[in-house]
Amino acid sequence: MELKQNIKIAVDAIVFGYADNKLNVLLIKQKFGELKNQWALVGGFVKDNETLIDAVNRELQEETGIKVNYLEQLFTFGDNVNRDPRFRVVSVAYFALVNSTKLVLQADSDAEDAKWFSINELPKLAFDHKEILKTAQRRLQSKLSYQPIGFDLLPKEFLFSELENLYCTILERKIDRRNFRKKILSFGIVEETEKFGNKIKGRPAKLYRFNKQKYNKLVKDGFLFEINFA
Amino acid sequence: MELKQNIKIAVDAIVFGYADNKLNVLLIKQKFGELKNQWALVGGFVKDNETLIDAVNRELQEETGIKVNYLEQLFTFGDNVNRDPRFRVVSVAYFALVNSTKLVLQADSDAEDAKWFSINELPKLAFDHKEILKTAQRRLQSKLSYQPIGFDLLPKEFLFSELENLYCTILERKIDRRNFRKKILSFGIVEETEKFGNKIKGRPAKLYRFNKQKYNKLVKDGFLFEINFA
DNA sequence: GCAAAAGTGTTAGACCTACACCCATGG
DNA sequence: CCATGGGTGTAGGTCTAACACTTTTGC
Repeated sequence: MELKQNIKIAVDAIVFGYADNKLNVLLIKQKFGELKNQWALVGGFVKDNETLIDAVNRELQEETGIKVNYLEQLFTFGDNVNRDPRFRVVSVAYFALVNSTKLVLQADSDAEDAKWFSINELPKLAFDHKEILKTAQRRLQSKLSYQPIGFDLLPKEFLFSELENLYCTILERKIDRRNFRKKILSFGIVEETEKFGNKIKGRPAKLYRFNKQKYNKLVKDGFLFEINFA
Repeated sequence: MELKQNIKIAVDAIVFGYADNKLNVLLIKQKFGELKNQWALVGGFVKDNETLIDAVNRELQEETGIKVNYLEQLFTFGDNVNRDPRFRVVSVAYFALVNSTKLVLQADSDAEDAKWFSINELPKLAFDHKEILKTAQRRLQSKLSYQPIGFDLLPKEFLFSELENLYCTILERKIDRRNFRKKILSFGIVEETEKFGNKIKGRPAKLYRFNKQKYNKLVKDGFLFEINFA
């Protein structure tokens, strides 16, 4: 069976960050090609001897120097045959979360610039990256309700109000503060620390920590994380 | 940017069927290649001007002549660089459901033979197809609880006991008959017909029908299908 | 003492779970 | 009349949803 196939495989990463009550996405400005100066998702072509995951991590490293907290395969975009004007590309998109948008971004060799954009103030994007981003946002919204991935968007120690705001912001709706806290604490996977956050106004707030070990142990015994509010 | 990439893209389909209280998978026996006579998932290489979905449908047509009820992208397997002994292949796996395993299978040009196998009595599979199948089975199990995909495995009109058995079989646990029926009927998306199934023993059982239009309408208003039993 | 955000309980209703008997038919 | 599978209701407990005031701090 002779096989003449001329399709290229790329990976793209949708990197979400959370800061100042906003959900942000990491984009890079392209340095080369017809699409020079357009904003795009982090990504690039897969090397012959490289796994898909390795390719994503390499691109993240090369283009932004960032280290993500959570990474999972999102979807493979390959139904638009003319997606890339240069040649046919099938792109395996990955979904990533990092804690704190404040980390230093280093625009490295392949990207002219790397920057965080609020999900509500996106620039024009290259290729079909807008569609990919929408898919990622929906995945984030749905996963937030049944997996403890919100913690991957926060620093190790966080205020309860930050967690609460994160849920409100990403799910785009209001949540009852008391019920939310009760539910989260009832799981026993979020622990109070001795420390306090440095807020300027109002009563000082305790810092909390997500206990991942405990979560994993509970999961083995059939525990299901679930947050659903009216 | 010169690009020398030598990776091929394939699609594979995991086709589930349900008959005689058993969950079945459609496999084909390979006609050519080093893996001749091994059983494998339906699948093949993507053509240059063909979308991924079109490629899956074409392979399904060519290899089995089957028409599926439900088709969605499952996962892209590309982290095992030596997956296929011939050359590096990245495979986009699709997840498909058909109603009634009794439909006629025609082993066509590319496959020596196409056959249904019970998920519990699988032969040795080619490549990493066993792993793909496991992933598909987990997806089926989890989707069954929050999307009405069980109906895609049944004929248009079905007995309540068939639906019930389908859930028990796929989820591999017992379900309370009364609670199950109550829950399903409470959604208002399954309707009683005037007809009766032709059972041999016992009291005649009414046939029911899934009303997809109604389901879609309800979903727009925020309805969530969910079946969770202890 | 006032503004700002943190922290905290209760109650009514909805939903889930567990459970067993009668019904309609064919042989 | 008996064997077989179909069809049905209720009560107790659990979980959810709705709701507002007090506390601690900085200014």
